[in-house]
Formats: sequence, structure tokens, C-alpha cells
Amino acid sequence: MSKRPGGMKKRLKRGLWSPEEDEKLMNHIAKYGNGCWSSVPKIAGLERCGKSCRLRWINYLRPDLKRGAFSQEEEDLIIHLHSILGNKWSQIAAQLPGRTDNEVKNFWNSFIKKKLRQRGIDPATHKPLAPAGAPAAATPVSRSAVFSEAELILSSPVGGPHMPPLVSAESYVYSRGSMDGAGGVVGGCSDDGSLSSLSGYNNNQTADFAGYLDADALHGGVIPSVSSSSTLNSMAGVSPGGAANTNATTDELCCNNNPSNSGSGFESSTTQSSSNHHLPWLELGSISSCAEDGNAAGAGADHYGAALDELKWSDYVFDGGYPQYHQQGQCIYGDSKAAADAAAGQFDAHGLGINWCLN
DNA sequence: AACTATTCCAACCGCAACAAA
DNA sequence: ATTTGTTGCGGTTGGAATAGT
Repeated sequence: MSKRPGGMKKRLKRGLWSPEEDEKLMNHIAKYGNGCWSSVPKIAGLERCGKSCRLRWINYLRPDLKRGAFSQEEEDLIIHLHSILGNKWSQIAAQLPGRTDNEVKNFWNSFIKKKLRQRGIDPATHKPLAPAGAPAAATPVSRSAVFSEAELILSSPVGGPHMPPLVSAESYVYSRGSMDGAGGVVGGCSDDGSLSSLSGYNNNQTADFAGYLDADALHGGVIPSVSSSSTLNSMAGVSPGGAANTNATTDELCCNNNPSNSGSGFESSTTQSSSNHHLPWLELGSISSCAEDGNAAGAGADHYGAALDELKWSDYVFDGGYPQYHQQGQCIYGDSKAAADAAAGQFDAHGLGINWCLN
């Protein structure tokens, strides 16, 4: 599946990853943690660029990935978040534990987009499509206007108990139930392009940004900062080296993420709120959240780190939890999507947490 | 059965942001 | 202040899988 030859000094392998390569990479991460991706290929004996290794890990090998079909709730959430955030896939994915930005993006492009169009909604603007013959689509919503508002929202402290509603609820209905049937969506943005109304995230239930973006509503996660929170950091998953990546010195960084290092191999999300209900291993350990700045500072982090000391990453990875390969490592859960779905039940973040904690 | 078209998704690319030297 | 290296993100692409003829 080579994309382009790309004359490099040292010939790097491209295309699909083989099970052997995956194993090497997982072995490497099990041993050293992640971080310093540029050195990973050399140390791990992979003929890939570090970037490719990173992608492979983030999008495919990470044990906290959910995989399997998107649920109705996830789909609705994606649509709704997209209406607010636009193509900020990493931020959208951050609200979907176990999902990667790539996965969400693909899902959007291959499924949701189509579906919205079928229902007469412009997936780009989330407004009703102009009827055929009408002058080109309804004045496109000024994305900048929308985003600036969204970003304003996002950048403002979330969770203020009395954050005023930013929009009133009207008729921006995405919920499947509401859309099925004649007419689909009506209403939407105000003339000035701002998202003046967003409602019915769930069956016309009145909603507003503030409510929608409430930490609890968003799987307990605080909206990630636009700056640097990555999917990896902000998803409810293992984030080996997460904060360490940003704080450690280079010397430390290059593989200081060994899980045995005071838990630093697995930092909790930078975007976790105090509610960790999507961090089952935290629940199991009754661990409070970490500092929001991603430094995992404070008692919560210490607690977390201590608990994680108990984890045996390599045990998990290579003991039972190690995925089965299917055709060039493309399906790590079994022979079919069904199997994958079934497996997901025990290999999702929850199962993972349990496994790890039990190890 | 053979061929073609379409769909889906893993992986790649380029760019931007950031940190360290 | 500048350069260099690393990481993260979003857009795009190639090809395997699947559906249709």
C-alpha cells in the first residue's frame, strides 16, 4: 500500500503494518513506554518513521481503544459536537472514550455525512440543504463565526455551576428520532451565522451549549483545551507518558515512561474532570482526578500514580489481552466486526481497567 | 465466475505549535 | 532571537473488502 516512493536515505517501510511490526512496537512500548517517537523505530527495530509508529500506536494498538461500531449515542454526540466544533476531530474524539480522531473522522466522512445529506442537512453547516435549484446553499454559516463562538465557549472555564446558557433552545434537531420523518431539521443558525440555537440533542430536549458542554454531559470530561490536549491525553484511556511528554527533559523523556517509574508511564488525562466515571481503573482504585494542567500534580496524581504502580502493562499486553490478528493485523479482535464488537466488551477501557487492576 | 463500481478505513502527508538547544 | 527537533492535527489517498452488474 505504498503511497509514494519518497526517496529517503534509509528506506523506510510503508503501508500496512504486519503483526510482527505491531508486536515489536507493542514490545517496545511495554518496555519503555511511549514518547520520543523519533527514537522508537531504531530501538524497536522497526523500519518505520517515528511518526508512523506514533500513529500506529494511537490509532490502532493502544489498548484502550474501543473499536467496533459506533453506538447511537456516540453518533449523536459526534454530530452535535461537530456542529459546535467543526472538523476538530481530536476534540470531538476526546469526548468519546476509546475513539480516535481518525476513527471519528472516518466515521463522519463515510457515514454521518452521507446520512445528514440524505436527511437534507448540509453536513458542513448543519443547516438544511437548499432545495435543488435554489441559489447555492443557504448562505454558508460563517464557520469562523461559529467557531469563534465555540472556541470562546471552550476556552472559558467549563463547569461553572451557573454558566449562563449561551444559546436558547429551538429547533436544531439532530436526534435521529426527530430527524426521521418529514422535514427533518428545521431551523438552525441565526442569520448572522452564529449558532443561535441548538436544541434537542436528545429528542427535542431543550439544550444549550452550557448544558451540553457540561462536564457530566460530556462523559465527565472537561472540554479539552484547544492548544495541546491530544486525543491521547484527553481520552479516557491510558496515556503513557502523557504529561511526562510535556514536562520531562529530553533525557528523561526518552523512555522515562516505564510503567515502573512512579506511575509516570500512565498519566491521567489532561482533561479529566473530577468525575472519572469513564476511567474505570480510577474508579476501582478510588482515585481522584489529576490536576487539570496535565502535570498530574497534586495528591490526586500521586494517588493515581501510586495505583498505577500496581499495573503491569506488559502483563496486560502479552497475557491474554494481546489481540488476535486478522489479515495483516487489521482486525486485532477477531475474525469479524461482530467478533470485534463482542470482544470490545471485554477489551474496552472498562475491561482494560479491570484487567490492569487485577494484575 | 468475472468484472466494475463503491465503500470503508488505515496510513500518509504537510503544516502548525511547541520545546529545547 | 533563531534554529532544530518533536509532536499533534486535519486533510487526503491507496487499496482491501464488499456490492452490484
